[in-house]
Amino acid sequence: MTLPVPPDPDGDQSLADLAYRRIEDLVVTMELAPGARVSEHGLAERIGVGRTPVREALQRLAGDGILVTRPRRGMRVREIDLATQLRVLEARRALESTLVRRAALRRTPAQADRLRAVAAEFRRMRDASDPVPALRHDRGFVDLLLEAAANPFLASIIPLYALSRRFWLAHYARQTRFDPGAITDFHIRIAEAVAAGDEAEAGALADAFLDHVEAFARFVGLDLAVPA
Amino acid sequence: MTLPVPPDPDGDQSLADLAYRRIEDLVVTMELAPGARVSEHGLAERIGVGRTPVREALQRLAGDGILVTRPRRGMRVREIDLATQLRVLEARRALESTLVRRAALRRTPAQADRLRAVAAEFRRMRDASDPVPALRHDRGFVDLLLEAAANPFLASIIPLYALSRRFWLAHYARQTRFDPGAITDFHIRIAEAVAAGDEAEAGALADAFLDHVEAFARFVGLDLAVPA
DNA sequence: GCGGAAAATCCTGCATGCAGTTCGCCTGAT
DNA sequence: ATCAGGCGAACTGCATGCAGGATTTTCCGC
Repeated sequence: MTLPVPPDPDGDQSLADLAYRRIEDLVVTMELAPGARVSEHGLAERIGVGRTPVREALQRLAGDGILVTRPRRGMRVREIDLATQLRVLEARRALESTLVRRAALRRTPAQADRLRAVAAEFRRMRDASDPVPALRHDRGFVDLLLEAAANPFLASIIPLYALSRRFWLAHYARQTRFDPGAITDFHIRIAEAVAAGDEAEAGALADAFLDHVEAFARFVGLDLAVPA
Repeated sequence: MTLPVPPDPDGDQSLADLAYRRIEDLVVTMELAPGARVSEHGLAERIGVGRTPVREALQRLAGDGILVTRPRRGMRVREIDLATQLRVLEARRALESTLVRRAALRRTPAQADRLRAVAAEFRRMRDASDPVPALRHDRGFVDLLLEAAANPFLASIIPLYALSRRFWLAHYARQTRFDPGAITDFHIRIAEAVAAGDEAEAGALADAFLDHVEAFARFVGLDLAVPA
Protein backbone atom coordinates (compact mmCIF):
# COMPACT_ATOMS: atom_id res chain seq x y z
CA MET A 1 0.00 0.00 0.00
CA THR A 2 0.86 3.51 -0.07
CA LEU A 3 0.42 6.52 2.04
CA PRO A 4 -3.06 6.74 3.44
CA VAL A 5 -5.48 9.03 1.76
CA PRO A 6 -5.72 12.30 3.64
CA PRO A 7 -8.63 12.55 6.01
CA ASP A 8 -11.67 13.10 3.90
CA PRO A 9 -13.80 15.82 5.36
CA ASP A 10 -16.90 14.78 3.53
CA GLY A 11 -16.61 11.09 4.21
CA ASP A 12 -16.73 10.30 0.52
CA GLN A 13 -13.84 8.41 -0.94
CA SER A 14 -12.84 8.36 -4.51
CA LEU A 15 -14.10 5.46 -6.57
CA ALA A 16 -10.50 4.34 -6.91
CA ASP A 17 -10.18 4.01 -3.14
CA LEU A 18 -13.43 2.14 -3.00
CA ALA A 19 -12.22 -0.20 -5.72
CA TYR A 20 -8.93 -0.74 -3.89
CA ARG A 21 -10.60 -1.81 -0.68
CA ARG A 22 -13.12 -3.94 -2.48
CA ILE A 23 -10.54 -5.79 -4.56
CA GLU A 24 -8.16 -6.19 -1.63
CA ASP A 25 -10.98 -7.82 0.26
CA LEU A 26 -11.81 -10.09 -2.66
CA VAL A 27 -8.19 -11.22 -2.78
CA VAL A 28 -7.76 -11.73 0.96
CA THR A 29 -10.95 -13.75 1.22
CA MET A 30 -9.90 -15.60 -1.93
CA GLU A 31 -13.16 -14.85 -3.59
CA LEU A 32 -10.61 -13.99 -6.24
CA ALA A 33 -8.54 -17.15 -6.13
CA PRO A 34 -4.74 -17.14 -6.05
CA GLY A 35 -3.48 -17.12 -9.61
CA ALA A 36 -6.79 -15.91 -11.01
CA ARG A 37 -6.66 -13.50 -13.88
CA VAL A 38 -8.14 -10.12 -13.18
CA SER A 39 -9.29 -7.79 -15.89
CA GLU A 40 -10.13 -4.14 -15.66
CA HIS A 41 -13.39 -4.56 -17.45
CA GLY A 42 -14.50 -7.54 -15.41
CA LEU A 43 -13.88 -5.87 -12.07
CA ALA A 44 -15.35 -2.61 -13.29
CA GLU A 45 -18.60 -4.39 -13.98
CA ARG A 46 -18.44 -6.32 -10.72
CA ILE A 47 -17.86 -3.21 -8.63
CA GLY A 48 -20.07 -0.99 -10.72
CA VAL A 49 -17.63 1.73 -11.70
CA GLY A 50 -15.73 2.58 -14.83
CA ARG A 51 -12.41 1.14 -15.90
CA THR A 52 -10.36 4.14 -14.80
CA PRO A 53 -10.75 3.87 -11.03
CA VAL A 54 -10.42 0.10 -11.25
CA ARG A 55 -7.24 0.45 -13.23
CA GLU A 56 -5.85 2.82 -10.63
CA ALA A 57 -6.71 0.40 -7.86
CA LEU A 58 -5.15 -2.49 -9.76
CA GLN A 59 -1.94 -0.58 -10.22
CA ARG A 60 -1.74 0.18 -6.54
CA LEU A 61 -2.42 -3.46 -5.71
CA ALA A 62 0.28 -4.53 -8.12
CA GLY A 63 2.67 -2.08 -6.53
CA ASP A 64 1.82 -3.62 -3.19
CA GLY A 65 2.61 -7.09 -4.46
CA ILE A 66 -0.94 -8.31 -3.96
CA LEU A 67 -1.33 -8.67 -7.70
CA VAL A 68 1.43 -9.56 -10.09
CA THR A 69 1.64 -8.06 -13.51
CA ARG A 70 3.39 -9.06 -16.66
CA PRO A 71 3.38 -5.94 -18.78
CA ARG A 72 0.92 -6.06 -21.63
CA ARG A 73 -0.15 -9.48 -20.45
CA GLY A 74 -2.50 -8.57 -17.70
CA MET A 75 -2.57 -9.09 -13.98
CA ARG A 76 -3.08 -12.10 -11.79
CA VAL A 77 -3.74 -12.57 -8.12
CA ARG A 78 -0.44 -13.47 -6.46
CA GLU A 79 -0.08 -17.17 -5.85
CA ILE A 80 0.38 -18.42 -2.32
CA ASP A 81 3.66 -20.12 -1.59
CA LEU A 82 5.98 -20.49 1.35
CA ALA A 83 8.95 -18.72 -0.22
CA THR A 84 6.93 -15.60 -0.91
CA GLN A 85 5.36 -15.69 2.52
CA LEU A 86 8.79 -15.83 4.15
CA ARG A 87 9.76 -12.73 2.19
CA VAL A 88 6.62 -11.00 3.36
CA LEU A 89 7.44 -11.88 6.94
CA GLU A 90 11.01 -10.68 6.47
CA ALA A 91 9.69 -7.28 5.46
CA ARG A 92 7.16 -7.33 8.28
CA ARG A 93 9.94 -8.02 10.76
CA ALA A 94 11.73 -4.97 9.48
CA LEU A 95 8.72 -2.71 9.91
CA GLU A 96 6.49 -4.14 12.59
CA SER A 97 8.64 -3.62 15.64
CA THR A 98 9.15 0.02 14.73
CA LEU A 99 5.46 0.42 14.03
CA VAL A 100 4.18 -0.82 17.38
CA ARG A 101 6.95 0.80 19.38
CA ARG A 102 6.30 4.18 17.86
CA ALA A 103 2.58 3.72 18.18
CA ALA A 104 3.06 3.03 21.89
CA LEU A 105 5.26 6.07 22.17
CA ARG A 106 3.07 8.51 20.30
CA ARG A 107 -0.53 7.40 20.64
CA THR A 108 -2.87 10.07 21.89
CA PRO A 109 -5.28 9.38 24.74
CA ALA A 110 -8.11 9.20 22.22
CA GLN A 111 -6.19 6.68 20.17
CA ALA A 112 -5.50 4.67 23.32
CA ASP A 113 -9.23 4.52 23.93
CA ARG A 114 -9.86 3.32 20.41
CA LEU A 115 -7.13 0.70 20.80
CA ARG A 116 -8.77 -0.61 23.93
CA ALA A 117 -12.07 -0.73 22.09
CA VAL A 118 -10.39 -2.70 19.32
CA ALA A 119 -8.98 -5.11 21.88
CA ALA A 120 -12.42 -5.55 23.39
CA GLU A 121 -13.86 -6.26 19.98
CA PHE A 122 -11.16 -8.87 19.36
CA ARG A 123 -12.09 -10.51 22.66
CA ARG A 124 -15.66 -10.70 21.54
CA MET A 125 -14.55 -12.38 18.31
CA ARG A 126 -12.08 -14.60 20.09
CA ASP A 127 -13.88 -17.88 19.47
CA ALA A 128 -16.10 -17.16 16.51
CA SER A 129 -16.23 -19.93 13.97
CA ASP A 130 -16.01 -17.67 10.94
CA PRO A 131 -12.66 -15.93 10.95
CA VAL A 132 -13.40 -13.43 8.19
CA PRO A 133 -14.99 -10.75 10.38
CA ALA A 134 -11.93 -10.87 12.64
CA LEU A 135 -9.71 -10.47 9.59
CA ARG A 136 -11.61 -7.41 8.50
CA HIS A 137 -11.41 -6.03 11.99
CA ASP A 138 -7.67 -6.68 11.96
CA ARG A 139 -7.32 -4.35 9.02
CA GLY A 140 -8.81 -1.52 10.98
CA PHE A 141 -6.44 -2.35 13.83
CA VAL A 142 -3.43 -1.89 11.61
CA ASP A 143 -4.78 1.38 10.24
CA LEU A 144 -5.11 2.56 13.80
CA LEU A 145 -1.58 1.51 14.71
CA LEU A 146 -0.30 3.41 11.73
CA GLU A 147 -2.22 6.48 12.69
CA ALA A 148 -0.93 6.27 16.25
CA ALA A 149 2.66 5.80 15.08
CA ALA A 150 2.29 9.11 13.27
CA ASN A 151 4.62 8.03 10.50
CA PRO A 152 2.97 7.57 7.11
CA PHE A 153 6.21 6.21 5.69
CA LEU A 154 5.58 2.99 7.57
CA ALA A 155 2.36 2.46 5.61
CA SER A 156 3.96 -0.06 3.30
CA ILE A 157 3.32 -2.65 5.99
CA ILE A 158 -0.39 -2.62 5.24
CA PRO A 159 -0.35 -4.81 2.12
CA LEU A 160 2.02 -7.19 3.92
CA TYR A 161 -0.73 -7.78 6.45
CA ALA A 162 -3.17 -8.38 3.66
CA LEU A 163 -0.95 -11.08 2.20
CA SER A 164 -0.40 -12.55 5.66
CA ARG A 165 -4.11 -12.70 6.36
CA ARG A 166 -4.73 -14.46 3.10
CA PHE A 167 -1.96 -16.98 3.80
CA TRP A 168 -3.42 -17.72 7.19
CA LEU A 169 -6.93 -17.97 5.86
CA ALA A 170 -5.79 -20.38 3.19
CA HIS A 171 -4.14 -22.75 5.64
CA TYR A 172 -5.41 -22.44 9.18
CA ALA A 173 -8.23 -24.87 8.71
CA ARG A 174 -5.97 -27.66 7.49
CA GLN A 175 -4.15 -28.08 10.75
CA THR A 176 -4.81 -28.12 14.46
CA ARG A 177 -1.40 -27.36 15.86
CA PHE A 178 -1.84 -23.60 15.69
CA ASP A 179 -4.94 -22.31 17.36
CA PRO A 180 -6.59 -19.39 15.54
CA GLY A 181 -7.31 -17.90 18.94
CA ALA A 182 -3.60 -17.51 19.56
CA ILE A 183 -3.42 -14.97 16.75
CA THR A 184 -6.29 -13.05 18.20
CA ASP A 185 -4.64 -13.17 21.61
CA PHE A 186 -1.53 -11.56 20.18
CA HIS A 187 -3.63 -8.82 18.66
CA ILE A 188 -5.35 -8.18 21.95
CA ARG A 189 -2.13 -8.04 23.90
CA ILE A 190 -0.42 -5.82 21.37
CA ALA A 191 -3.38 -3.45 21.24
CA GLU A 192 -3.38 -3.19 25.01
CA ALA A 193 0.37 -2.74 25.30
CA VAL A 194 0.26 0.05 22.75
CA ALA A 195 -2.73 1.60 24.47
CA ALA A 196 -0.81 1.47 27.74
CA GLY A 197 2.17 3.12 26.09
CA ASP A 198 4.40 0.21 27.01
CA GLU A 199 6.89 0.43 24.19
CA ALA A 200 9.14 -2.43 25.25
CA GLU A 201 6.25 -4.79 25.83
CA ALA A 202 4.62 -3.90 22.54
CA GLY A 203 7.87 -4.47 20.68
CA ALA A 204 8.50 -7.77 22.41
CA LEU A 205 4.97 -8.92 21.62
CA ALA A 206 5.38 -7.97 17.98
CA ASP A 207 8.57 -10.01 17.77
CA ALA A 208 6.95 -12.96 19.47
CA PHE A 209 3.95 -12.64 17.20
CA LEU A 210 6.14 -12.78 14.14
CA ASP A 211 7.92 -15.84 15.49
CA HIS A 212 4.54 -17.45 15.90
CA VAL A 213 3.38 -16.47 12.44
CA GLU A 214 6.59 -17.64 10.85
CA ALA A 215 6.41 -20.96 12.64
CA PHE A 216 2.88 -21.35 11.33
CA ALA A 217 3.99 -20.54 7.80
CA ARG A 218 6.84 -23.03 7.93
CA PHE A 219 4.60 -25.67 9.44
CA VAL A 220 1.82 -25.49 6.92
CA GLY A 221 4.31 -24.65 4.21
CA LEU A 222 5.53 -28.21 4.30
CA ASP A 223 2.42 -29.06 2.35
CA LEU A 224 3.18 -26.44 -0.20
CA ALA A 225 6.18 -28.29 -1.54
CA VAL A 226 4.00 -31.19 -2.55
CA PRO A 227 1.04 -30.57 -4.82
CA ALA A 228 -2.21 -30.21 -2.93
CA MET B 1 7.59 3.34 -4.56
CA THR B 2 6.18 0.07 -5.23
CA LEU B 3 7.27 -3.26 -6.45
CA PRO B 4 9.67 -2.98 -9.34
CA VAL B 5 8.29 -3.42 -12.78
CA PRO B 6 9.00 -6.93 -14.03
CA PRO B 7 11.99 -7.27 -16.30
CA ASP B 8 11.00 -5.88 -19.64
CA PRO B 9 12.21 -8.11 -22.43
CA ASP B 10 12.03 -5.42 -25.05
CA GLY B 11 13.65 -2.71 -23.04
CA ASP B 12 10.71 -0.43 -23.54
CA GLN B 13 8.99 0.86 -20.46
CA SER B 14 5.51 2.12 -20.25
CA LEU B 15 5.04 5.85 -20.55
CA ALA B 16 3.81 5.84 -16.96
CA ASP B 17 7.15 4.42 -15.80
CA LEU B 18 8.98 6.97 -17.84
CA ALA B 19 6.89 9.73 -16.33
CA TYR B 20 7.51 8.37 -12.84
CA ARG B 21 11.26 8.46 -13.20
CA ARG B 22 11.21 11.81 -14.87
CA ILE B 23 9.05 13.46 -12.23
CA GLU B 24 10.94 11.82 -9.39
CA ASP B 25 14.10 13.29 -10.82
CA LEU B 26 12.51 16.72 -11.17
CA VAL B 27 11.49 16.60 -7.53
CA VAL B 28 14.80 15.32 -6.17
CA THR B 29 16.77 17.92 -8.08
CA MET B 30 14.20 20.49 -7.00
CA GLU B 31 13.63 21.57 -10.54
CA LEU B 32 10.14 21.18 -9.17
CA ALA B 33 10.49 23.16 -5.97
CA PRO B 34 9.23 21.93 -2.60
CA GLY B 35 5.64 23.05 -2.21
CA ALA B 36 5.17 23.63 -5.92
CA ARG B 37 1.83 22.76 -7.39
CA VAL B 38 1.93 20.06 -10.00
CA SER B 39 -0.79 19.58 -12.56
CA GLU B 40 -1.41 16.64 -14.81
CA HIS B 41 -1.72 18.77 -17.86
CA GLY B 42 1.42 20.78 -17.20
CA LEU B 43 3.61 17.74 -16.65
CA ALA B 44 2.03 15.94 -19.57
CA GLU B 45 3.11 18.76 -21.86
CA ARG B 46 6.53 18.98 -20.24
CA ILE B 47 7.21 15.28 -20.60
CA GLY B 48 5.46 14.95 -23.92
CA VAL B 49 2.90 12.29 -23.12
CA GLY B 50 -0.81 12.29 -22.42
CA ARG B 51 -2.46 12.93 -19.10
CA THR B 52 -3.14 9.29 -18.35
CA PRO B 53 0.43 8.05 -17.83
CA VAL B 54 1.28 11.26 -15.98
CA ARG B 55 -1.69 10.79 -13.71
CA GLU B 56 -0.62 7.23 -12.98
CA ALA B 57 2.88 8.40 -12.15
CA LEU B 58 1.55 11.17 -9.92
CA GLN B 59 -0.57 8.74 -7.99
CA ARG B 60 2.38 6.48 -7.38
CA LEU B 61 4.49 9.43 -6.28
CA ALA B 62 1.75 10.54 -3.91
CA GLY B 63 1.55 7.02 -2.52
CA ASP B 64 5.28 7.19 -1.96
CA GLY B 65 4.96 10.43 -0.05
CA ILE B 66 7.01 12.36 -2.57
CA LEU B 67 3.96 14.36 -3.51
CA VAL B 68 1.16 15.28 -1.15
CA THR B 69 -2.40 15.39 -2.29
CA ARG B 70 -5.47 17.08 -0.96
CA PRO B 71 -8.32 15.34 -2.71
CA ARG B 72 -9.94 17.41 -5.41
CA ARG B 73 -7.49 20.18 -4.69
CA GLY B 74 -4.51 18.92 -6.58
CA MET B 75 -1.03 17.77 -5.70
CA ARG B 76 2.02 19.57 -4.42
CA VAL B 77 5.64 18.61 -4.07
CA ARG B 78 6.23 17.66 -0.46
CA GLU B 79 7.80 20.43 1.56
CA ILE B 80 11.14 19.86 3.20
CA ASP B 81 11.19 19.98 6.97
CA LEU B 82 13.08 18.33 9.77
CA ALA B 83 10.12 16.56 11.34
CA THR B 84 9.23 14.82 8.08
CA GLN B 85 12.84 13.94 7.42
CA LEU B 86 13.13 12.31 10.82
CA ARG B 87 10.09 10.19 9.99
CA VAL B 88 11.70 9.20 6.72
CA LEU B 89 14.84 8.17 8.54
CA GLU B 90 12.81 6.25 11.08
CA ALA B 91 11.32 4.20 8.29
CA ARG B 92 14.72 3.82 6.64
CA ARG B 93 16.15 2.49 9.89
CA ALA B 94 13.44 -0.12 9.93
CA LEU B 95 14.18 -1.28 6.40
CA GLU B 96 17.77 -0.52 5.55
CA SER B 97 19.55 -2.90 7.85
CA THR B 98 17.44 -5.77 6.58
CA LEU B 99 17.99 -4.67 3.00
CA VAL B 100 21.78 -4.65 3.07
CA ARG B 101 22.07 -7.73 5.25
CA ARG B 102 19.90 -9.76 2.95
CA ALA B 103 21.63 -8.35 -0.09
CA ALA B 104 24.96 -9.47 1.37
CA LEU B 105 23.49 -12.86 2.07
CA ARG B 106 21.85 -13.48 -1.26
CA ARG B 107 23.74 -11.56 -3.89
CA THR B 108 24.81 -13.63 -6.86
CA PRO B 109 28.40 -13.51 -8.12
CA ALA B 110 27.23 -11.42 -11.06
CA GLN B 111 25.53 -8.97 -8.70
CA ALA B 112 28.69 -8.81 -6.61
CA ASP B 113 30.58 -7.78 -9.72
CA ARG B 114 28.05 -5.10 -10.48
CA LEU B 115 28.26 -3.87 -6.90
CA ARG B 116 32.01 -3.55 -7.18
CA ALA B 117 31.58 -1.64 -10.40
CA VAL B 118 29.14 0.67 -8.64
CA ALA B 119 31.67 1.22 -5.86
CA ALA B 120 34.36 2.02 -8.43
CA GLU B 121 32.06 4.51 -10.06
CA PHE B 122 31.35 6.15 -6.70
CA ARG B 123 35.11 6.44 -6.18
CA ARG B 124 35.43 8.19 -9.49
CA MET B 125 32.72 10.65 -8.45
CA ARG B 126 34.13 11.02 -4.95
CA ASP B 127 35.23 14.61 -5.32
CA ALA B 128 33.15 15.96 -8.15
CA SER B 129 31.81 19.43 -7.60
CA ASP B 130 28.36 18.71 -8.98
CA PRO B 131 26.64 16.17 -6.74
CA VAL B 132 23.69 15.46 -8.99
CA PRO B 133 25.34 12.74 -11.08
CA ALA B 134 26.31 10.95 -7.88
CA LEU B 135 22.73 11.19 -6.70
CA ARG B 136 21.48 9.65 -9.90
CA HIS B 137 24.05 6.92 -9.59
CA ASP B 138 22.93 6.32 -6.04
CA ARG B 139 19.48 5.48 -7.27
CA GLY B 140 20.88 2.70 -9.41
CA PHE B 141 22.80 1.46 -6.40
CA VAL B 142 19.64 1.07 -4.36
CA ASP B 143 17.90 -0.70 -7.21
CA LEU B 144 20.79 -3.13 -7.30
CA LEU B 145 20.68 -3.71 -3.54
CA LEU B 146 17.01 -4.45 -3.81
CA GLU B 147 17.58 -6.89 -6.61
CA ALA B 148 20.34 -8.61 -4.66
CA ALA B 149 18.22 -8.83 -1.53
CA ALA B 150 15.71 -10.77 -3.61
CA ASN B 151 12.80 -9.39 -1.66
CA PRO B 152 10.52 -7.08 -3.60
CA PHE B 153 8.56 -6.32 -0.44
CA LEU B 154 11.44 -4.17 0.74
CA ALA B 155 11.00 -1.89 -2.28
CA SER B 156 9.17 0.72 -0.26
CA ILE B 157 12.56 2.00 0.79
CA ILE B 158 13.19 3.45 -2.65
CA PRO B 159 11.12 6.62 -2.30
CA LEU B 160 12.61 7.13 1.14
CA TYR B 161 15.98 7.43 -0.52
CA ALA B 162 14.56 9.90 -2.99
CA LEU B 163 13.33 12.10 -0.17
CA SER B 164 16.65 11.74 1.62
CA ARG B 165 18.61 12.70 -1.45
CA ARG B 166 16.51 15.79 -1.91
CA PHE B 167 16.92 16.77 1.73
CA TRP B 168 20.66 16.41 1.45
CA LEU B 169 20.79 18.30 -1.82
CA ALA B 170 18.77 21.13 -0.32
CA HIS B 171 21.11 21.58 2.63
CA TYR B 172 24.59 20.21 2.08
CA ALA B 173 25.93 23.39 0.50
CA ARG B 174 24.91 25.56 3.43
CA GLN B 175 27.29 23.99 5.90
CA THR B 176 30.81 22.65 6.05
CA ARG B 177 30.61 20.34 9.03
CA PHE B 178 29.45 17.36 7.02
CA ASP B 179 31.61 16.52 4.05
CA PRO B 180 29.66 15.31 1.02
CA GLY B 181 32.44 12.83 0.43
CA ALA B 182 31.59 11.08 3.67
CA ILE B 183 28.25 10.04 2.21
CA THR B 184 29.95 8.68 -0.86
CA ASP B 185 32.41 6.82 1.33
CA PHE B 186 29.58 5.09 3.12
CA HIS B 187 28.11 4.07 -0.20
CA ILE B 188 31.41 2.67 -1.34
CA ARG B 189 31.98 0.71 1.84
CA ILE B 190 28.44 -0.63 1.91
CA ALA B 191 28.64 -1.69 -1.73
CA GLU B 192 31.88 -3.49 -1.09
CA ALA B 193 30.69 -5.15 2.10
CA VAL B 194 27.61 -6.42 0.32
CA ALA B 195 29.69 -7.55 -2.64
CA ALA B 196 31.97 -9.40 -0.22
CA GLY B 197 28.96 -11.05 1.39
CA ASP B 198 29.89 -9.63 4.77
CA GLU B 199 26.45 -9.42 6.31
CA ALA B 200 27.51 -8.13 9.72
CA GLU B 201 29.76 -5.47 8.29
CA ALA B 202 27.16 -4.33 5.80
CA GLY B 203 24.55 -4.08 8.53
CA ALA B 204 26.88 -2.18 10.83
CA LEU B 205 27.77 0.23 8.06
CA ALA B 206 24.13 0.83 7.27
CA ASP B 207 23.45 1.66 10.91
CA ALA B 208 26.45 3.98 11.07
CA PHE B 209 25.37 5.58 7.83
CA LEU B 210 21.94 6.30 9.22
CA ASP B 211 23.48 7.79 12.35
CA HIS B 212 25.50 10.05 10.13
CA VAL B 213 22.55 11.04 7.99
CA GLU B 214 20.39 11.70 11.01
CA ALA B 215 23.07 13.84 12.60
CA PHE B 216 23.24 15.80 9.39
CA ALA B 217 19.49 16.26 9.33
CA ARG B 218 19.39 17.43 12.92
CA PHE B 219 22.31 19.74 12.36
CA VAL B 220 20.99 21.52 9.30
CA GLY B 221 17.46 21.18 10.60
CA LEU B 222 18.20 23.81 13.19
CA ASP B 223 17.86 26.30 10.39
CA LEU B 224 14.52 24.92 9.42
CA ALA B 225 12.82 26.17 12.53
CA VAL B 226 13.61 29.74 11.63
CA PRO B 227 12.48 31.06 8.26
CA ALA B 228 15.14 30.97 5.62
C1' DG C 1 -7.97 52.78 -3.90
C1' DC C 2 -10.15 48.67 -1.54
C1' DG C 3 -13.17 44.81 -0.28
C1' DG C 4 -16.11 41.53 -1.91
C1' DA C 5 -19.07 39.15 -5.18
C1' DA C 6 -19.55 37.17 -9.68
C1' DA C 7 -17.65 35.20 -13.67
C1' DA C 8 -14.24 32.92 -16.22
C1' DT C 9 -10.50 29.65 -16.08
C1' DC C 10 -8.28 25.78 -14.61
C1' DC C 11 -8.09 21.34 -12.61
C1' DT C 12 -9.29 16.80 -11.06
C1' DG C 13 -11.98 12.50 -11.29
C1' DC C 14 -14.01 9.61 -14.21
C1' DA C 15 -15.85 7.45 -18.56
C1' DT C 16 -14.92 6.03 -22.95
C1' DG C 17 -12.90 5.32 -27.62
C1' DC C 18 -9.12 3.54 -30.23
C1' DA C 19 -4.98 0.98 -31.61
C1' DG C 20 -1.96 -2.65 -31.10
C1' DT C 21 -1.05 -6.84 -28.91
C1' DT C 22 -2.01 -11.17 -26.72
C1' DC C 23 -4.84 -15.07 -25.87
C1' DG C 24 -7.90 -18.69 -26.88
C1' DC C 25 -10.32 -21.41 -29.97
C1' DC C 26 -11.09 -23.69 -34.12
C1' DT C 27 -9.65 -25.96 -38.08
C1' DG C 28 -7.08 -29.05 -40.55
C1' DA C 29 -3.12 -31.98 -41.40
C1' DT C 30 -0.48 -35.92 -39.83
C1' DA D 1 -5.54 -38.20 -30.91
C1' DT D 2 -1.99 -34.52 -31.33
C1' DC D 3 -0.09 -30.52 -32.90
C1' DA D 4 0.56 -26.35 -35.97
C1' DG D 5 -1.45 -22.44 -37.90
C1' DG D 6 -4.68 -18.92 -38.29
C1' DC D 7 -8.66 -16.25 -37.03
C1' DG D 8 -11.54 -13.80 -33.81
C1' DA D 9 -12.32 -12.12 -29.22
C1' DA D 10 -10.53 -9.79 -25.35
C1' DC D 11 -7.47 -7.00 -23.04
C1' DT D 12 -4.08 -3.43 -21.96
C1' DG D 13 -2.07 1.17 -22.62
C1' DC D 14 -3.04 5.53 -23.80
C1' DA D 15 -5.58 9.76 -25.36
C1' DT D 16 -9.33 12.53 -24.84
C1' DG D 17 -13.95 14.39 -23.62
C1' DC D 18 -16.97 15.88 -20.02
C1' DA D 19 -18.88 17.38 -15.55
C1' DG D 20 -18.38 19.23 -11.11
C1' DG D 21 -15.67 21.86 -8.08
C1' DA D 22 -11.86 24.96 -6.87
C1' DT D 23 -9.13 28.95 -7.93
C1' DT D 24 -8.12 33.06 -9.83
C1' DT D 25 -9.46 37.12 -12.13
C1' DT D 26 -12.48 40.76 -12.98
C1' DC D 27 -15.62 44.09 -11.97
C1' DC D 28 -18.59 46.84 -9.21
C1' DG D 29 -19.97 49.38 -5.06
C1' DC D 30 -18.08 52.10 -1.63
